[in-house]
Amino acid sequence: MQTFAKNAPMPVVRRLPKYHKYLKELLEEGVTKISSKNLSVRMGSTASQIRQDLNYFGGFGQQGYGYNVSELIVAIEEILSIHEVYRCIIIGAGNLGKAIRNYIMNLDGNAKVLAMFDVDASKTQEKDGEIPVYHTDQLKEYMRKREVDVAILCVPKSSGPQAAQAVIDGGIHAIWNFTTADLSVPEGIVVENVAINESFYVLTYLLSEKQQNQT
Amino acid sequence: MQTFAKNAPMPVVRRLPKYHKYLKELLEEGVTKISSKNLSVRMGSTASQIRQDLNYFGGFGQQGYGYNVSELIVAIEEILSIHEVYRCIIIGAGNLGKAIRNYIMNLDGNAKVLAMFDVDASKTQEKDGEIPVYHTDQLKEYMRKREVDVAILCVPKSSGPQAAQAVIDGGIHAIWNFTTADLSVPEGIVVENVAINESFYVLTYLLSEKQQNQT
DNA sequence: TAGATTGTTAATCGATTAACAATC
DNA sequence: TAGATTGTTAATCGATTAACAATC
Repeated sequence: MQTFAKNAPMPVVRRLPKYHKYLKELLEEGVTKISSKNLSVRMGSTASQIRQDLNYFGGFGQQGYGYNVSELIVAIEEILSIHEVYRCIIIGAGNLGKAIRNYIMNLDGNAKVLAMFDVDASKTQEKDGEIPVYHTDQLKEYMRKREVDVAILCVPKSSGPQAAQAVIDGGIHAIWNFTTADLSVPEGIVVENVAINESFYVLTYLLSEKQQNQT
Repeated sequence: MQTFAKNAPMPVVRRLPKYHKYLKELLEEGVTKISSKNLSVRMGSTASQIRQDLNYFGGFGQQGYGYNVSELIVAIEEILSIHEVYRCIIIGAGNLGKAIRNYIMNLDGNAKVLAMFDVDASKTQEKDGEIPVYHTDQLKEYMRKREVDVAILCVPKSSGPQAAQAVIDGGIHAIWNFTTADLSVPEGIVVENVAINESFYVLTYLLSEKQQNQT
């Protein structure tokens, strides 16, 4: 079984999904091979970085030829583990929770939302699409019965840490955190933060910087 | 008028909101002063980095004492331009659009959602909270009449570039992009991407890496 | 074979950390 | 004053870019 070079730098890992995306576009356009140079032009990066990045994981190209688009897609999907199906639950069935649920259901199917949980009992009434919404009280029991890989936190800021603790107690493997809370989790649990608020402040910073430059 | 050091490195800028957040927490706890050392312990960073970061923008501390919490908060809010009110429109009134609308309305009021737009005429019927939802056809006219700072793109992938073009034509200053599309915009327009899909692939990568390490 | 382009090593650049003189 | 802690310069570390031999 193939083992990937462990501990590739995170900046490299975070670029892989972008490579994947551009390669899929190329595939749709019917392009079968691409050189690091041409890909770099399309992506606005450097050929050197692309080659360097890919070689953390293996030699996927061929000298004098370039990269076979569909093969490289498969390779990246394997690295990112896109082919596996991850069982998810969403904590918080408000607009954000629903948005993420829809989003995931449109993802190529490598994530499956098993259930949603909410403290608001009224939300548990509506059978939301196909996905059942349970009261948070039932979370513990639910996680005892079913294997869950990823908990997606879509609760308000104040409930963040408490929701995290609940899924950790339930034996979760990974948390996709959409709250503004900084979660402290035990060793071995994967946390990926989507810090929407921070993103907005960066935007306002850039806006004000731009306005200053114009004056 | 004070001018900030231009072109602070983006890694530094992206850390500022986190400083802000932790300082606000300290303020709530009644802490009035903090040293870079103590703050670094709380945040899991280094004292050196904190001092280095802040000094891109000015000397906000005092030797032998540390930083005055509330003064530093004000300083960071000024740097990030958090005190200003930004007029936003949301393109796409689905769950994600609504989630972002709610989110912004809970933000300390430095952003104001003026209106939402959607191609689905049925969505324009519901008067959503206080925020009106218009048909996308009316966007051009709307932007002629009102000054808008930020367009928030919450449309499906395929409509991304087209929605971006519409707000660019309308004279937008900044785009907060929640679509997976890579937008190419003219010089001078600020774009901040929230790449949710990339974030999920990073999570699955980390999960699979973890599983391999356990074997 | 000649041309193209990779994989990989070496050079550069930028960001983080360490150290310490300045000073409250 | 003595102790603490900043602001800032210097040292280190890591990531990106450049270069080129290997090879398809």
